[in-house]
Order: sequence, then structure tokens, then C-alpha cells
Amino acid sequence: MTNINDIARLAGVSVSTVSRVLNNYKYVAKNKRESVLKVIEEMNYTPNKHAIDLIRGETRTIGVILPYNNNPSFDQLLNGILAKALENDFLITVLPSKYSKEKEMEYLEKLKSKLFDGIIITSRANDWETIIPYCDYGSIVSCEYTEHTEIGCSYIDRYSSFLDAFQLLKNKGHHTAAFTTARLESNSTKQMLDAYHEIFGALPSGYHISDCLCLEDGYEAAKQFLQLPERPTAIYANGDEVAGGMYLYAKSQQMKVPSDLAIIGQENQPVGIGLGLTTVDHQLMKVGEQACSLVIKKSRKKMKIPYRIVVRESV
Amino acid sequence: MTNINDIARLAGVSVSTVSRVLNNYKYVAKNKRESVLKVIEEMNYTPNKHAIDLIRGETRTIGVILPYNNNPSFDQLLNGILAKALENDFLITVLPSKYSKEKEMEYLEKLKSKLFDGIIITSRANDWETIIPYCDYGSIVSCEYTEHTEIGCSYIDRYSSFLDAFQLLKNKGHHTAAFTTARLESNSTKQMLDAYHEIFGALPSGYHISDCLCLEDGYEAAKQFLQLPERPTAIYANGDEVAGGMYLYAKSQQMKVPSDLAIIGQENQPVGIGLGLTTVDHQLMKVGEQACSLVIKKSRKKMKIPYRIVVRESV
DNA sequence: GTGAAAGCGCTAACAA
DNA sequence: TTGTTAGCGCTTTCAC
Repeated sequence: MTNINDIARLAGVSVSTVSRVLNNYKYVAKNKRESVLKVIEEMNYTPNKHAIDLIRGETRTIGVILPYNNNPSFDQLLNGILAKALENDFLITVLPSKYSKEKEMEYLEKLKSKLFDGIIITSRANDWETIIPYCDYGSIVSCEYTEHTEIGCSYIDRYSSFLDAFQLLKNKGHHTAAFTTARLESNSTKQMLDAYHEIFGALPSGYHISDCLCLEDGYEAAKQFLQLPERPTAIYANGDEVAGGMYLYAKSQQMKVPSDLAIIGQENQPVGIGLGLTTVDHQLMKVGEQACSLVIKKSRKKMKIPYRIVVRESV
Repeated sequence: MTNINDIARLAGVSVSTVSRVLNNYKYVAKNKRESVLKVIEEMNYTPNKHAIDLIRGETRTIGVILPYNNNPSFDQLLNGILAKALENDFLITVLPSKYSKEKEMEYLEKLKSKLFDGIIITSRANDWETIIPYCDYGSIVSCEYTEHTEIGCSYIDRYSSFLDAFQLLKNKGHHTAAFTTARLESNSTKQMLDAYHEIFGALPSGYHISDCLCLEDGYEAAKQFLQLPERPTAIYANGDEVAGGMYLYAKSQQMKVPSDLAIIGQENQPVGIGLGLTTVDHQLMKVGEQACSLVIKKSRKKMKIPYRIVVRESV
């Protein structure tokens, strides 16, 4: 492996001159610059990135902690992040966590070991208290709101989005609604429950199913909901794919949507467009873009991203 | 920033002993090991990864060149790669190319600069001839078949999958079929055309539309196909989201699927499940997993991944 | 078992 | 405008 010393020797200059050429410094004699460039070309030389990063203490790489990598919502987030990173000449390393506390800590340790300039936490298992110390080693940005001033946030006001969705159902004449969520322990689930109480009051037993991630989960959830003695007349799904599964189950039972069953999804995904599902679009791509901007700028701002409701025929 | 020297000094040992502790060497006196560990703990020390990578010349990181990062097929590929990488304790850096030759070369240069141990090329703009020289700097694996022995391949036999799909349509009584592809210049498109000729003979003019990536593209493509003087009776879409768009357009024209128009998609995606679309599942997730295994093992094997046709109600 | 010292490949302060 | 040299933080002989 040829290195900077070889180049210097062959070009008959010092390593610093080679370094200057490499970094486009002004004050290098034209002829020296040219001969250095020539040798570099001949030797097919490329500087070792680790040596550079070691000195600079910077990598222009951002780690993205992602619980699931086969989930459309997190894909949207990631896509936003990637777009912004590309724009700014940053590299993105994907860090799948499966909500494992240990994995998350492992990734935060990598921030500490200088592998990344910053980390975006799209969702987390650990408490903020255990995460915050790592802010000393790089910029940490969350896609969920937190009061902690050390953490930049690119977030959605989920509570009010849930309120809006439930209110929409109430306006359509529903007195209750069933709903699904992803993780039972998540903040989002908590907000969903609060929003429900706010709009409809007490939640009928069996009206909340958790751990729904994909179309099949939605199908099963709908089956469960519709076998309840007091069937719900409306369902709020935590994603359009889940909503799609519900739609399919309803159809399989010869039910009409929305007259027999109203369905509302989230994130404006293709299957929802296909089936004509009303959806709450949280604009996760924008959330991702903003999150990436924040890490790059090492900003700790709290940026709320607006959501919008896309009305189609399922409500 | 505390470093290995600080730890050595504070623990009253040499840096080599600290290094030995860090790397779980056997021959370190118990008391020294303990005092080193204690100081590490107290100082909250983590070794600098760049220094280590610089020496070892290895990073346990793989770069994945991905033309589009908001495309479901490439998402599936990436998900497979991520799953396998996680299993083997490798990190994945996503390298969006948008089929730019320059970007691709930039990423290959990063392989040369030792940032990655290997690179997976999911799809490419450059010729193999310009890519191959980079095999000297790390393992390069392709998700497309190539004869070049330097390149490991985890691939699909697209030609025969296309034959199968067209044959299926022919068996159902169709004498022609329209189809969509992604990039006009791609190998895949070439194979699609060849397969078409093999099964149906000459391609009626207007029966091939390129640059279809998403549901909206499919909608537009169907509109164009169905405005043709000789309407096609069947369409083979290059993805289920594209197929979904076609389905929606057909429905908007009060056409029945499959009696008025047969539609077959690819990749078994949620929208296809939702709409009951027959699809050719190339098992891209498995392709990704296998590709990742190959880079990790620095293998240059050619691994063909089987596809399967999922029959639903759209054909 | 342990430490001194020579790198790994590069940048940057300093002196010339 | 250039070269010398001291690092960056770590691993790894080699000698004791």
C-alpha cells in the first residue's frame, strides 16, 4: 500500500508538500504541485481516511438508530435523512436496534469512539438519562420530542394529531373507536390513549391492540375487533399497511367501508392510496430531513414538523 | 479527551499493558488488569476507533450502493443486507447514487481509502471494466449477475422469471402484453424485451413504458396503454406499487381486473396484497442477505436466488 | 508478564 | 514556498 511518504519521496518533495497538494493549499509551487499530482496518478494513490479522521477528529458520518429496518415508517424517516445527508456530503450508517437497550448503548459507544460525528435516534428503548451523557461526544438528535435541552428534536405533535383523527371520527357520528399501536410501552401509545380519553372518554375493553406492524397484523387485529360483542364502528390504525390489512378483513366479511366500518390510517403509504384510505400523514420524510439538518449543524433546536390529514373514502 | 497514555500513566503501567487489557490478552497480571480496568472506568475511557482501524486496516463496515433510497425494491434489498450485517456484527453505510457515475466512483474511492471492508452494488451506472480495478481494495459484491470472476454475485435469474410471467399471461389466453420497466438502459429492461420476443414475438408499438418507479407512474402508464388504438389486455408491471397504480386507473375507467385487464406485478409488496395482485416475488430480501454474506466472507461466488410466483386474482 | 519503541498514514505548527 | 518534526491514539514486535 503506497502512502504519503512514498509519494513525497518519488516526487522529490516533503510529505507536507504532498499534504498541501492533497488539501488544495494555495502556496505550492506550480511545478511541485504538478509533479506530486503526477506521482499520485502514477502510483494510483488514495489517502487513508482513518489517518485523516484520526487527526481531524471528524468523520462526516452520522449514525441512525432505527428499531426496525423493515418498517415503512422508519423507511420514510431514513429516506429523508439520506436525502439531506447526500446534499451535505455526509455519510449515513444505519444502526438497527430492535429496541434492544444493549444495542443502543453499543451504538452510543461508537459515537464516543469517534466513529460518528453525531447520532439520530428515531426511536429508543433507553431512558434519556442514560443517553444524555453521550451528548459530550457528538450531536444527538431525536425524532421524538423531549424536554432535555441537550437533545435536538425533529418531531411531530402526535398528541394533537391523534386528537384530530379521533375528532374526525366523532364528527362522522362515531361514539367510540378501536385503535392499534406499535409498542405498548411507547410514548406514542400513551398519547394515543390520552387523546382517546379526551375525545371519547372511557376506552371499551378490547378496543386497543398493540404490536401491530404490518398488513397481516392489521388483518388479525380487525378480526379480533370485529368479533367483539360490541363491535367498533371505526378503527384508527397506526399505519396504512396495518389499515390495509383491516380493510381486507372487512371486505372478506362482506362489510362496506366506511358505512359498516370506518378506517383511518397513518403515513400516506402506497397501499393506502391503492385502497382509498383516509390517512394522517405525519410527513416522516420531512422529519428525517430536519433531523439530519440538526445533527449536521450540531443544533439542539426543537423543530415541530406539521402533519396533515389526507381525506379519501374510508371514513 | 483521555487516551491510552493517560490510562497507562494513571494505572501505573505501560500503554502496552493497557492495550493488552483492552484486547483481552491472557498474560496480564490480575492486579494490573484490575487497576487498568478501574482507571478506564473512572476516566470513562473509550478507545478511538480510527486509531484502531488505521492499524488494523479493517473496519467491519460495508458500503451499500443504492440508486434510489425511496424505492421499495431497494428497501427490501437493504433490509436483507442489514439483517445479515447485524447478525455478523458489521455496520452498513448507505451510499445513494441516483445512478450517477461520478457518485459511484466517489464511493468506490472510499473503499480504496479504507473506509469500508467491502461494497455491495445493488445496481450500477458504470461499466464493470471501470469498477473491477477497485476489487484490489476490498470485496465487491453485485446484486446482478456478471461473468467477471472478481465480483461476487447474489442475483436473480430475471430472464427466466420474465419468461415465466409472460408465459403465465399467454396461458391465460393473452396474445400480447404491455409492460413497464424502471431504467431504459438497464440489463433488466434488455432481458424483459428478450423474454417478450421469446414468448409473444414482436412488441406492438407503445407497449413498453420505461421510468416507472411508483404508484403514480403506474397510474399514468396504464392511462397511456389504455388509450392506445390496440389496447393491451394484460400488463406486466415492474413492481407492485406500479401495478397498484395501474389497477387504480383501470378501476377508475370501470374496467374489471382481470377480465378486462390482467395485471401482474413484482416483489410481493403490501399494496399488491391489498389489491389482490398476482406477483412475481424475486425474494429481494434474500438476495440482500446473501450479498451481505458474500462480502463478509470475501467470497466471489455466484449465488442464484430463486423467485416464486404468487398467484392472486389479477390475472 | 511487562515496557520501550517503532510504526500505522496523515496534518499542522514552526522554522527556514 | 518549503521541509522538519511532533503529534493524532492505538497495536505490536522485541527484549528483558
